[in-house]
Parts: sequence; structure tokens; C-alpha cells
Amino acid sequence: MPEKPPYLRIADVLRQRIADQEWTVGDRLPSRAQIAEECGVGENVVRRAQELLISQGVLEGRAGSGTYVAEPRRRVRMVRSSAREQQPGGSPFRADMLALGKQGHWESHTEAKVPAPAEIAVRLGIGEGDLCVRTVYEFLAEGCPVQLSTSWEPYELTAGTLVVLPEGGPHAGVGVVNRMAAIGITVSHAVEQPEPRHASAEEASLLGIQKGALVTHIRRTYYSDQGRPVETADIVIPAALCEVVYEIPVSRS
Amino acid sequence: MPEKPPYLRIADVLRQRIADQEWTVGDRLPSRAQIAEECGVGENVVRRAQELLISQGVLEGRAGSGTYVAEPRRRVRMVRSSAREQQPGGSPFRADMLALGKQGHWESHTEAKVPAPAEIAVRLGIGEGDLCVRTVYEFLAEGCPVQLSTSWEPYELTAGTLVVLPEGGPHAGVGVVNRMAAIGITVSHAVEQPEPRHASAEEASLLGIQKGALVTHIRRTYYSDQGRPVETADIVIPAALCEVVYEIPVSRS
DNA sequence: TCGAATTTGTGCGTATGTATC
DNA sequence: GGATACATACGCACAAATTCG
Repeated sequence: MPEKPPYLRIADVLRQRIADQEWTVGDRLPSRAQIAEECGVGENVVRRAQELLISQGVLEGRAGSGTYVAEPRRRVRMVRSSAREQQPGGSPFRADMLALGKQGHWESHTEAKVPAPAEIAVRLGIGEGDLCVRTVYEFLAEGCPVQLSTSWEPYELTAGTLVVLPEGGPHAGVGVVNRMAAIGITVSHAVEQPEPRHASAEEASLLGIQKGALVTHIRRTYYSDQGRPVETADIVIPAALCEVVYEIPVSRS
Repeated sequence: MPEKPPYLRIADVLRQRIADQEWTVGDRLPSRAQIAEECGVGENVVRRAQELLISQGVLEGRAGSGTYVAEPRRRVRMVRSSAREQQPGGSPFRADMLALGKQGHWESHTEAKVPAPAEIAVRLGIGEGDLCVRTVYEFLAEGCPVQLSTSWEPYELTAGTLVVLPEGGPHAGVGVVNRMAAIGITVSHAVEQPEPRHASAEEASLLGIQKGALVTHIRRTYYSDQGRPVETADIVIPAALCEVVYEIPVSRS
């Protein structure tokens, strides 16, 4: 006879009490010791139950402070489609924010002449250690960080042009496709490879999410019409904050 | 001074021993008790270390049997693009397998007149409880299951036609786009929403992966040129077995 | 300003369940 | 069916972070 483990029973109790509005969004729960005594179980059982609910986004633990009822954040919708890439004057992220009617902006930090690590070199079709322009992005919606990205471009490609720096000069902030067009390179397609994984401690603190929360890690590479990779990026999208949507046209011959 | 926890030290020891070929692919490691004594730590430390390596795909735990060195499986590449949807006579999955030069097939089980659950009803733009045709798929590459999918179509849409059953009749196994075309419905685009999550126990056993392993759960919906949803599916892709790739064309105006 | 009390987070040990051989 | 080994659940101790007097 399968008897439900105590920690699952406590998890249900906590869920029920939240549903009953005994605690509402933002409230702090009693300490583990209190709940444990109240429910007649060990402290550790309460901890396990809380961990479960935290992983489900119902609760939120703050070290040294307490366990709180998490607020159900509206997730930001990130559309990834060919149409999105055709923004004449803006970047894809700005288009997403526009569609949501939200204030979106980003901060970036560019370093030129960074030697390419092995994986990046493979993705860009260059030699390991070849120089790149690396730009680290932090995208914010309404002031809250919702997405991280690290972009790599071969230095050789843009050296000496006005678009060497992705976020500097007259073509700042218009996206890879438009910038490459300015120096006569036609970007014909992008390849995106989404992978599920857990957030690192650093990513979690940057994005304001729980450590180990689920994220989608997208490896994106832009290719020119010559078939040459012109940019590749590692994009980290936290599942708790964003939903990723691909729109794929279907045209039968 | 931050001293590395014992379980991380043991994890490094195990990794090193594997790198040194002391244990090779498929070998069974000594029992936890043996390793624990050998390394002078508690059994639990060894367990934590093994859990870490299992989550990284280095080891594989088999209950009642032992812990083994996992074989590095070649991941199956699943391309999702507009071009993929334009296969004249085959399904998208078959196209993927063809591209890999692998033997690909699938098993399916269809039930007609299943009432739509709430979430499915929303995605299909029908009422909750309205009848649907539900088809459960299990996709296999070289005989190994690599992908699960549950497809829903409004029963009203195909009732009385030759394509009521997705995997029956003269249009079996050609994909949604081609089947809909056979009854005069033009599918214009698909929307896919990939979400990272952990595999359920049932999914893990069906896919032959570790319980709780990372998967990409894609909610896909096909729309007709009238803008009406004609099919929606929940696709489960285990990260350990498959890589998902989106190809996005870029055309500047 | 500082330090003590409180609370969560982490590591590790032990007991029990369960699958495999 | 028994022995072995992994899986799960719970308890304890301590560290880290926060709060408050």
C-alpha cells in the first residue's frame, strides 16, 4: 500500500493554505520550526516540502529572511521568427518589447580582440584563439533583467569598419542583420539551438531568479548568403520570466 | 578560505579515474561502500558525487544493479524549419531521420472522440470538453525511442473524411500539413513554444533516460490560412538524446 | 555601528524502500 | 528467496545571510 511521504503531505497542506488565502502573495510564511511543530513533523520535512514548492515557483526562499509566497510574474513573450529578423531599423529584442507594449532596453559591454575559445571558434568557422569582438548583453523589460546574451563576431570581419563595435557608432542597437548590411554583408539565415539546463549561480543572481532554476540556453548563429558564420551568441532565457515562441511559416509547393 | 566540499573532491576523483581508463564505457563501478572506504569518506559523500556525474551524463545509475560509466550517445538532430514542413510526401520526423541516414519510424495510438482538456481547448480555440482526435506517438531512431508526442485535432474538422485518423487510411504517416491539404485545408504556419522542464517518471521509462533528466517540452500548434488552429501537440524531447535546431530564414526588405 | 538572534541553505549521516541478480 | 546495491526520506550540525535591538 503506497503511503504518501510526509513531505508531500506537508507540501499539499502549504499549497492549500495559500489557496485559502491564509497567506497571500508576498507574505512571509512562519519559520520552519513553527510549521514543523504545528504540523507535528520534523523541520526537515517542512524544508523538503518548501523546496518542492520553490522549484514549482509557488514559494520563494530568501536566505536569512524567510520563505515567501512568490508573486506570479507575467512572463515576457519572446517571438523568434523570420518576420522578427526583418525589422528595418530596430533590433529583435526591441520588436518583442514593442509588441508587449513594454519598456525594453539593454545594457552591453563590448571587448574587442578577444581570442576565440574552442567552441566559439567551431561555431564561427575560425581558428581557436583567432580574435573576436565579444559583447555581453543584459536585456531588461520594465527595468527587470529578463535575458542574458554573449555575442561573438570574428574581428577580421568588421575590423576597420564603422560597425566594429555592435553597440557603438552610427549603427548602434539595430541588430546584427542591419549592421552587417551596412558593410555589404547579407545575412541570409539564422540557426538556433535551444537547450534546457539549470541556471548557474552567477546567472541566477544577474536575472534575479532562484539558483538552479530552469533556463533555455540558445546557441544562435547568423550566416551570410555566402554560408559563412558572421555572428554567434549564447542566449540565456529563464523559464520563470520568459516564454520563447518560434513562428514557422509553412508553404506547400 | 573556501575549502572544496568532500563530495566535489570525490566527483573529481571519479572523473579522473574514468579519464585514466581505469573504468571504461559500460563498466560497473565498485559499490558505494567500497568507494567510500577506499577514499576515506562516508557512503553519502560518494552518493552525492555520483548523483552529480549522473546529472552530467557521465555515469548512469541502475537500481539494484550498480553505477555504470554511461556511453556517450550520439544525439539525434531534430531540425525544425519552414523547409522541413514542405516535405511533399513525408512527415517532418522522417525527413530528420533521412538527413541523418538513420532508420526512423514511429508507433502511434489514436483515440477518436476524446473530450478536450482545458489547456488543449484554449490552444485549439474550441470549447472545453469538445471532441478531439488524440494520437499518442513514440518516435524511434534505430529502434531506440527518442521523442514522445501527443497530438490533438478537433474531431469536427476531419469527421467523415478519409483523414480522420492521422495514422490510418490512404494518407497515413504523411504529416499534418499534407493530410489537411487532402481535405482542402491549407496550413499556413506553425507556432512552437519550447519549455525546459524535468522528465516525469513515466516519460523517463518510455524514453530510457534517467528520471528527472532535462527535456524540452514543445507546445506546437498548426494554423490554417484562415487563422484557425487545426492541430496542437505536446512534444517531449530529451536533451540527452536529441538536439533541437531551428532554422530561421532572414530576408531584408 | 555592531553583534546577537533568527532563518534559510548546505553537507553529511542513518534508516528504510525497492529493484536486480 | 536471499543478498546486494541503488533510491528515497528524514534528522542533525553548521554555514551564510538577514534582521533588529
